[in-house]
Amino acid sequence: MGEKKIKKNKERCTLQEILTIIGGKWSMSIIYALFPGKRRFSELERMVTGINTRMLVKELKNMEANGIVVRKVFATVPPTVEYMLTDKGKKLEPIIDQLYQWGVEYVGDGVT
Amino acid sequence: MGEKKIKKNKERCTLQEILTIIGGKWSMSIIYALFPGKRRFSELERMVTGINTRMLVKELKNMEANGIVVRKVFATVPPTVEYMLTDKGKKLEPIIDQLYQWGVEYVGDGVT
DNA sequence: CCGGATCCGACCCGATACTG
DNA sequence: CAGTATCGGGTCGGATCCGG
Repeated sequence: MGEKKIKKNKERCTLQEILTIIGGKWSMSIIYALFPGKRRFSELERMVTGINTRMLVKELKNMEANGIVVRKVFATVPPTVEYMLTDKGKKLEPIIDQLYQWGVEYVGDGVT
Repeated sequence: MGEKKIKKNKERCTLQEILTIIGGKWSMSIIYALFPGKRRFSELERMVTGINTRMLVKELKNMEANGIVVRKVFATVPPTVEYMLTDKGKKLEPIIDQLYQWGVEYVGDGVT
């Protein structure tokens, strides 16, 4: 379990690899919801409109594995879990923001 | 054929919609290959490593429908087709570039 | 040279029900 | 509250053959 592929060559990185990390249907929306700060699981479930439990869990796990979010568990009587972005994840903020701005500017209309 | 849904409300634009446009496996790589200027079909097929004909055609059509690229046909004896980015498509350059830089910086390693 | 058409497997994603 | 388990459909993407 503590075994992960350790690759130290940073040179081989394709756009496709990046998209497998944050190109999913929900990834960016979740990251977006985490920009202001930490969120609980149920908060995210409410904020990311249309997502269901399974997908949220799956995406969060994936992001954790990719070092984009951190998961923090509190041993309270009703279980509490918080998620927040890592530095790596926070660096995506300007990018996602610009992407969103691009979309707002041109949506469904390409001929002026 | 000249009938498309005309939506004039620019306010409803989600990240998911944007990703359906440029979130495919090959979209960004193709756009990336088109940054320097216009390219012929076979050029793209060579530049975008791993793609096959069907996918390239499909993506290019999609991008054309979304106003990201323009298709120019020359009635030469061996058929010639050129593709180039529209202004809308060119605006993606800084975004894709930053995304790529992000990927280069952290690839497969999230714990510093 | 450029692309259409078809077949087909793989994976993504959604709904629901259940557990600690 | 925060997940896990299972089922099933729909879409994505790859190989290959065919046509202008």
